[in-house]
Amino acid sequence: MPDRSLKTVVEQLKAVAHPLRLRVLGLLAGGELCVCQVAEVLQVPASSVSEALRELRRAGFVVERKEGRWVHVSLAPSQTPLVEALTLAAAELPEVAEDRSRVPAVRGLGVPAVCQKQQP
Amino acid sequence: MPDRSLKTVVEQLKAVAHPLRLRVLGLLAGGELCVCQVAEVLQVPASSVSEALRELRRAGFVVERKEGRWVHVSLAPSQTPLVEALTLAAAELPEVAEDRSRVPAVRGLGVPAVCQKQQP
DNA sequence: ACATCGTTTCGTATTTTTCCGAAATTTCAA
DNA sequence: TTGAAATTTCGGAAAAATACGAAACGATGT
Repeated sequence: MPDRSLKTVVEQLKAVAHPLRLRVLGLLAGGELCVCQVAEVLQVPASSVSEALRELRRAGFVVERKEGRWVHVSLAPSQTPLVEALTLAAAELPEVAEDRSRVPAVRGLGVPAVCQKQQP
Repeated sequence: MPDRSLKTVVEQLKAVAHPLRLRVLGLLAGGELCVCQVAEVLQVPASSVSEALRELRRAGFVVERKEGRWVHVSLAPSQTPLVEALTLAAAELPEVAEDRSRVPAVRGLGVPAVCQKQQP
């Protein structure tokens, strides 16, 4: 049973009341991605993405799946209506559509290729 | 046309990612109240309520209606789906149900009586 | 074992938020 | 016009959030 107390809901809202974290959430609505892919698509330092994901995970929006040295993140399944609404709103942001348009290219390259071009 | 850009949505989420502001929002889902009634029901200093309402107004959640020296606040009509979902989630908080149970008594007294017992 | 790559944690300077009493403001009423 | 009541604004100290490079960590391949 998901917690819906004031404290919990405020934590969820705080997690998402942040430009980068909201963009990450919207991006993941398009499907699972590896952390390095998120950093590449968003053009943001990996440590910032990692911290954003930590908060989203704490609040229960996303889950991770480790595979070797990669960490794949995706939306946590079956959420409360509020979380669903937040995720949907994030996915519909114009800025996220913009971000999302860069995903196919990044996916096409494959994870290793993407991550190796991180630091030029 | 309501703005749905990243910046705006983040402002809306920040406005509501706060215990007192979320409680106020949920309380107003039960109908219009005067500022002094909100302060009385929530047992919180009037200046805190005023500041909470300022943020909620900035973000477009509530509107005010001045009547003499009283200010009545209520939910802004016809919102974006996200705002609707946030308001609904606030209204369904257990803590807000608790708050709401104190409304009839306060309403019964009438605005002047309520506000005059603010500072004993 | 070593170097490397993806990721997380840490350090931390900077900014933002929070909270509430005091003071200011506005409105009504005597 | 004076006083009182409802609300807002102000002050400012304390707590929290932000951002990102540097360092640490863990897994892989040679």
